[in-house]
Amino acid sequence: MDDPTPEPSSGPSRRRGAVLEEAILRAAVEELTESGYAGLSMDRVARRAGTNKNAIYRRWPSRAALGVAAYRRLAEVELRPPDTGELRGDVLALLRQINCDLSSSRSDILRGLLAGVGDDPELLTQLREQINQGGAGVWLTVLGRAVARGEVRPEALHPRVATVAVTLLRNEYVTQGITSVTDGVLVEIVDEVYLPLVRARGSTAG
Amino acid sequence: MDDPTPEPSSGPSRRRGAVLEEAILRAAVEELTESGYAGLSMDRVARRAGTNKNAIYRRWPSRAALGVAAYRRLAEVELRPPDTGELRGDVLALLRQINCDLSSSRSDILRGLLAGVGDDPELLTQLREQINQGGAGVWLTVLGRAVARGEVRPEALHPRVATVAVTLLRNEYVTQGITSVTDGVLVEIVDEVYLPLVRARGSTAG
DNA sequence: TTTCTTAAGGTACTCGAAGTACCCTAATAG
DNA sequence: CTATTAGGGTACTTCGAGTACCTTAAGAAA
Repeated sequence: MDDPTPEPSSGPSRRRGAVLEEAILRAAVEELTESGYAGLSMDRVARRAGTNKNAIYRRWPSRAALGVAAYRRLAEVELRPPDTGELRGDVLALLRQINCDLSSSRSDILRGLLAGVGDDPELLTQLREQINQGGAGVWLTVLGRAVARGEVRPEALHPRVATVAVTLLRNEYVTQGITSVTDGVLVEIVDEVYLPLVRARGSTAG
Repeated sequence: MDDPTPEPSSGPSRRRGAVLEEAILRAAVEELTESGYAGLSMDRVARRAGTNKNAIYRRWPSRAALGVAAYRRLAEVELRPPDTGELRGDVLALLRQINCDLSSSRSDILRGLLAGVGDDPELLTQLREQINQGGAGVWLTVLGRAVARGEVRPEALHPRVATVAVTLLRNEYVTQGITSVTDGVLVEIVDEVYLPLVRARGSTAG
């Protein structure tokens, strides 16, 4: 209750450098997942890490900076492009993977951070990178294979087109909240928007 | 500097009810536009309105509630569907209108609010309504006319399809920030995504 | 006009959290 | 073995949200 995880009977062993940094970051990640960014207090993180605020401020200049660092650690997810042999399967697989990822209350944390970061351009950039989830790369890969199979028109191999599906999914979280993003929504995004878009042939007339 | 706008020499005239409420809300809107949600302090709003915190708390239960109320006042924009006789013109006109609206630092305020609202479902709902900008209605109107002209396949008359353009625009603000949303981006959204999507014919094959 | 009720003004408070200062002490480099 | 570095402890300042309480004006009713 009072003793998070210090060395119990080793006397006054004192962590330094990378070890302590790790402990702080882990504590911050835990606080972030439990209480969100609003509940991320420097004192609590310090206590949880078995240290004090000084050690934190020696590494991160502000609460926002610590928050972003912790979030990046928290959101480290590798997005491997699936290969089901068919575009629809690939896209759905990717969307489900990302949706799973977004549902875990991480979107709340992200919302909090986006605001808390305020006008710090450095932190804002770091966060935007996280939001992009690996960028267009994965989508272009999947789409490229579909083009090779003749499933998709070649002009669809364009970052803005390729990422439309995940963009719509992200939008659901912003405008509707977590509750409404069921698997049915994913299917709808794929069947009503994404597939018609990338398959669209002809009618380039203005 | 010290005297926002009280009656100067009318003696102790004291505003009440709706008049005072208006004054507070106006002050809050001003603070919000000048300093964003982060800088919206109850004391400052009170001073600016020429009153004190009590009068505010008697009307709104929290800073977040006041912030949302002020934002709603700030974001009251009527979105009339244009009618240029051609879908591309209509869509671009709408996007430009909305973009104009979003650029004005309102997106920063909104970011702040979305976080500040925290877990209050009531306030969150109010904000989401604002984000939706009149919902799919305007888009369905514009698209409906295009369907009537034979420009667009009838199945595109679907909320999720109809609003794709504004969704992508919104996404730009989240992932890239204000700087990158030039008119070229709007054109790209329309020509690379929206028009191909709503025109797409055939290829409903699985 | 007088009185009563309601709501505004003024002020001072508590509480929590960010960020800072300072001194003491353990770890490690030389 | 000593000097330097960095962590530990703690107390502090500052700021803002939200609350309490009393005084006083506005407006309605008698």
